[in-house]
Amino acid sequence: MDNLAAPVGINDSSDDATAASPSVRPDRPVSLRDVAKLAQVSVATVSMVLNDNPRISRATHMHVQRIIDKVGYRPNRLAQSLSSKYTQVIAIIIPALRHAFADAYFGEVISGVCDRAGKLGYKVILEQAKPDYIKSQQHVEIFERRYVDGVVCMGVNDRHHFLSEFADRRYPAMVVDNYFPQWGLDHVVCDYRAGTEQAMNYLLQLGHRKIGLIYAAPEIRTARDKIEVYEEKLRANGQEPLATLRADGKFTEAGGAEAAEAILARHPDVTALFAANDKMAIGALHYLSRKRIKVPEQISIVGFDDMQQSAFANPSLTTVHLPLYEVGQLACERLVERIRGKPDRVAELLPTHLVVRESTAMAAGRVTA
Amino acid sequence: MDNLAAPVGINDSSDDATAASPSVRPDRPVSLRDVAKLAQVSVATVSMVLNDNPRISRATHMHVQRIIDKVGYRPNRLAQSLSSKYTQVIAIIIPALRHAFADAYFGEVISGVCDRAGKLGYKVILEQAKPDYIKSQQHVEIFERRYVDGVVCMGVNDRHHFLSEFADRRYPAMVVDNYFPQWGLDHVVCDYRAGTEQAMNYLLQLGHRKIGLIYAAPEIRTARDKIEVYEEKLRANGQEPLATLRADGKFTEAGGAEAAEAILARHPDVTALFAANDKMAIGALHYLSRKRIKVPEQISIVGFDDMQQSAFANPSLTTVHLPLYEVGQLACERLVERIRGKPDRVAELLPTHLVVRESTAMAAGRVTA
DNA sequence: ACTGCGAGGTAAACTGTTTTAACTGATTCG
DNA sequence: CGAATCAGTTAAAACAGTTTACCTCGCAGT
Repeated sequence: MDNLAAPVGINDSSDDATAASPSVRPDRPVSLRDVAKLAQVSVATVSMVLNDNPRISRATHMHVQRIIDKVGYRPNRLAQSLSSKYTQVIAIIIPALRHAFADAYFGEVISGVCDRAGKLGYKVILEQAKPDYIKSQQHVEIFERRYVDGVVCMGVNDRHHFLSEFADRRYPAMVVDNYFPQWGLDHVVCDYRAGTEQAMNYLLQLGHRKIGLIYAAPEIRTARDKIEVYEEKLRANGQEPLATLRADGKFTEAGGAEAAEAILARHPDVTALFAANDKMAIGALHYLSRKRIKVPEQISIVGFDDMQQSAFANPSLTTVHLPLYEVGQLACERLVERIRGKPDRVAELLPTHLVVRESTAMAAGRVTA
Repeated sequence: MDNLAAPVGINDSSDDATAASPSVRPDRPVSLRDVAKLAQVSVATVSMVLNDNPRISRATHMHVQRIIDKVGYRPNRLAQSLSSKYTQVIAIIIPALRHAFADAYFGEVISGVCDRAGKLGYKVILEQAKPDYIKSQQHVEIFERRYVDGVVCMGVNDRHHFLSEFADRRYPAMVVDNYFPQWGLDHVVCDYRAGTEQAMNYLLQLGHRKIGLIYAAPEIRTARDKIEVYEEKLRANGQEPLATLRADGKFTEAGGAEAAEAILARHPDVTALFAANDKMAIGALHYLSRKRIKVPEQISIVGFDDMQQSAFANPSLTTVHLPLYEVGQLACERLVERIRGKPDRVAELLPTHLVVRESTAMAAGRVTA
């Protein structure tokens, strides 16, 4: 057997009678120094072998590598990061919504980020940006204290003023599904304008003219985009986008139900409702079904996001599909590029598409224009 | 050589004259050594101030603290961890289900873990245990390379053999919502047996006897618990738990729909369906509604988990509430205790309760027993 | 005056890497 | 034949903290 297997004879002096008893020594993990000693080379050589430095000869490389494999050496990443200045970790910053991760929307994006990060050799830490997290400047602290090399910011809105601190590009940051013209932050977003157009065009095509809007979170730039395009589309079809035709659904099922109720109370003659996300659409669906209003026969509903469960709503939901997983992947990829020195600004726009299901039909008592 | 923006140049004139080193350093962040120099004490002293070591006098402590605040010093965590042996990071390991984080179930638990971890001063990294992640022993590597001090394992089943490597308790690990008698791993779980009893008792009380079961993932111990209790309850009420009365719904909406179809095809006379999670229950609901079978008039449905959207299903779903957020919190807390040296085995059981909504009613053509 | 002691502080060793400048031989060139 | 080049390796200096063993007072006890 290999009596070399006692890798960490911490002092050479220690080789008493027991030649190779791997479990006798104080169980300190094997270090670069131990490997160097065993391989009879310097620590610098071992380090270079590890990093595939071409200055090391083929022969030495193989010799050292064999020892490394034999003793199962694993470089201590803390030490590596300490001297290399790179932590190989990125953070995902999520706002402090109660139970944030339970949201399928964030889940998709996170999945994308994690998958890509793993492939690029990065670990991902999760940060919830509660008010006192921001107040204590944690989002900067994770950089200063070398927790991370970069951050992906999700679910942020105009009131999240802390983002301005990333405007100077001193710390790599990537915003997902929102953008900030005033600070010029790097971002990766779905094409919400195009998505809204797809939904509205479809409804208009079906003959709907009186279309209610269940919006939410106008403090999010991309959410405002939806509202704006909705208005543009109505106007282009000779309809005034009345304020009474819309209500805030707060991105929740309950909010969506209330918004539907409010809109219908003011305009019993709407033939379609467009919700800015699927959760609200499902809430609206729920409300209508209680009121025995038939969807889509009496009212059509279109959602936004294409969550998994939307296909199983009752009736299944027509909605705009968002490539959230891909957004996550791309955000991560671009972030890592920036960390590695690429200076370009990032402003990616990913395409959406309409998914037609059962919640939409021709406008009642009308023919297609 | 740029003498602009020397790290400590931020401070006011007074110190500059005295101790501010003439050494014009580049824009390196301020280190313990810089603080020591400015405060005219040794680095050891500053370190001890940082760690509230009682050997430091009140006066010195305050003096040093002032300098620290003034220059905005932030200890480098990599260096701290390197010498202290603790990384203050834990990992959440999630199986490789496609788009895992998009699942509200995991989301809830993750939320709980993150919140508690933050309070305890720990960061959380996210790891997806894909097959090659396990094959390359990444789950051990994150310990050996000092990425983390401990792990929380979620969504694991009997086939996840890698868990056996945590059986020796060399590395702190906590299993969530599953348990492994063979390896005696620490775990925090919901009381699935009691939860199932609550659901079954309720159905039986409503007069149901022919109850179909939409189960899933029998390779998960806690999922088998549900099946077992279902059988026990039927038997206790004089019913043979026929194999044809149940079908695997794979924890998905689509699977739930198919399972409902299969059970009804074999037993058109079932009066209730019990689904092992809400997603499958919603899938079943969807199937029944397509078939124009009225819920709860003709068939009652009970779910499990109490996901947010279950309240907005159509009809809203009677289900067993699981304290997933609390499970996450507790798992994190116990894990940190173990990291900090508490040797006790952990085996926590958290209570569930039934949430009655609209998807259940008295069994058709029967009176309560 | 002399020892003993403890409080408060410091120098130096230590954590485990990367990196740089310097050092060998051996080969090639003038 | 001596100098220049070069490939391969090494010692030592970072990196930024923690920890330990030792030092230096001031003061109480004898």
